[in-house]
Amino acid sequence: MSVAEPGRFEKIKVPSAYQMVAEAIEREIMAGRLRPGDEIGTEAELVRQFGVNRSTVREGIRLLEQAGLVQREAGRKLYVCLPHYRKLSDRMSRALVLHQVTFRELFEAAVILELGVIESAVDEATEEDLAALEANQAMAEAALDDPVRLAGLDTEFHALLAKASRNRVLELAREPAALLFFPTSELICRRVPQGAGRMVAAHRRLIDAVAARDKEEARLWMRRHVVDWKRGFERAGRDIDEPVESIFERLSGVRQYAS
Amino acid sequence: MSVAEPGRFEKIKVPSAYQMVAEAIEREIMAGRLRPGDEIGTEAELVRQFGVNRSTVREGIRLLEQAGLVQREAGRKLYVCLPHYRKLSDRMSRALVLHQVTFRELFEAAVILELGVIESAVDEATEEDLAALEANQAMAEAALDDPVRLAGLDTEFHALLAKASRNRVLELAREPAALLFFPTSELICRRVPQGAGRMVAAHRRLIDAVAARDKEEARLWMRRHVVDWKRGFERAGRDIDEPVESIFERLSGVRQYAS
DNA sequence: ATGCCAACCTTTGTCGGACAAAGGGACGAA
DNA sequence: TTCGTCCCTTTGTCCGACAAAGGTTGGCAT
Repeated sequence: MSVAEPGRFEKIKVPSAYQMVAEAIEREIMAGRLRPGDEIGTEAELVRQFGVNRSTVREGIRLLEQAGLVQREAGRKLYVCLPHYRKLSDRMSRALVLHQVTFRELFEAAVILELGVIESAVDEATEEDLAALEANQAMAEAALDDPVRLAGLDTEFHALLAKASRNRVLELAREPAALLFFPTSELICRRVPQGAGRMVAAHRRLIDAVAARDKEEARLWMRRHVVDWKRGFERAGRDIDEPVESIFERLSGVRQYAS
Repeated sequence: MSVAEPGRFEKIKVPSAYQMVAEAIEREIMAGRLRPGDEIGTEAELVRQFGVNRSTVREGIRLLEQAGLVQREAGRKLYVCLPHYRKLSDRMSRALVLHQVTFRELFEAAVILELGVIESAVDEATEEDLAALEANQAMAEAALDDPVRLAGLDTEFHALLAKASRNRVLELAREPAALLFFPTSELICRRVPQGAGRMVAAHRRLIDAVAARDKEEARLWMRRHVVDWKRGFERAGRDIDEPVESIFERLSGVRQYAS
């Protein structure tokens, strides 16, 4: 059988009933006729409307559930919801791991994305954003000898910056890489003595630069901060060209708390 | 009922059987014990192993199917597969639409992401990449008066560039925005007389710059190219601060061909 | 009348079984 | 060898059923 025969015709696909159920509901949502927060009917109701069996309806609902388009209130009513970034980013991160991307790819993408973020953040950050960053910084300074907590705070720091950029496209674009990238600072803080101090110092400069609306200073320190990660990573004895799978075991543990 | 009571304990959640089935299989995949291409057993086999009903197994499989972790060969055997970027990006794009991101967010993210892409592409592009870009360019030059086709080729052009960057993290990060951003060039080509010509001309310069490994030139023309989109968009009478939902109706049509 | 409790009803999650359709393999005929 | 046919397996769908948990309602005590 030819897997990808370059022929005249596209491969024909017959959608099954449960897929059509899911697609029908999805269309309603995407077209705005079902809005986030609206209830979708009970299963019995959907059975009546679609004229298929409940099992079929349920399989369709599972697709939407995994897509993050619908949610159940504690085993109860089914209603439409906005797919949450975190869940989507999670999936993306997993895909990156499965595709065996290297830390080098992660690093180079982080340089680009975080520089973009900081630039927007300098323009757009509000007082609330700065307050949140300061709170994060205070906690980090109090946790200099706790690599696990520090890595979590580092991840959060950059997520807060992304939020401060007021650009949700950028925020979403950076998140999958960030979920794999920043948690590795745990490793660095653990293995490189001055790692934690350098990290917190860089964060301090970044907050100050954002507060002062100084774009050049912000770019400078963000670049230093990310490049510092690379040096720390190598000094911790890791090869930047290795795939990220190894880190993932711990991440999956972390993720369980988050979900 | 307190929806988000800030208490001592996390909300307890009892995973249902079908979720546990999905998670069990997902763990096998993420841990590498099931590799892409491997077959998962038949439903009957999973029923035996998990000790649950077939309906339950099937609902679990639907979750994995939607996550892109497993696939069915034309209604037949179930096997593990690498989640395809396109499908994930699709979901992300949908989420962006539902969150009503604006064209401005899209535009600003595109500047950052495409500049990052072109920079890596200049360093990393192979002869094959350049050949693919040239082929795209040839088709575009032959379709100057076909906005729909031209928009598709524009989208593909930038996807090829992203591939040429040899950075899959970056490639994945830019795709969701790209799927919403570049198809709008159809609108521009249709409403702005010189739009198509300027687009193709910019692509020409970009290919040449990549071939010449001239990073400055490449950055220059990419910036012009994206800023040109903005001018065209405004000249076509659209407001850059409007949310992207409107464009999505057509996109969902396009997407059906691609999937 | 008001507040509380118990008996209902509804809905989901799970189970068991059933059958048509389609893929795949074995087997025999040309 | 090649081809068609029959049979087995597997999936997609359907039907019916039941326990558990949330919600509702009506009655009862105050």
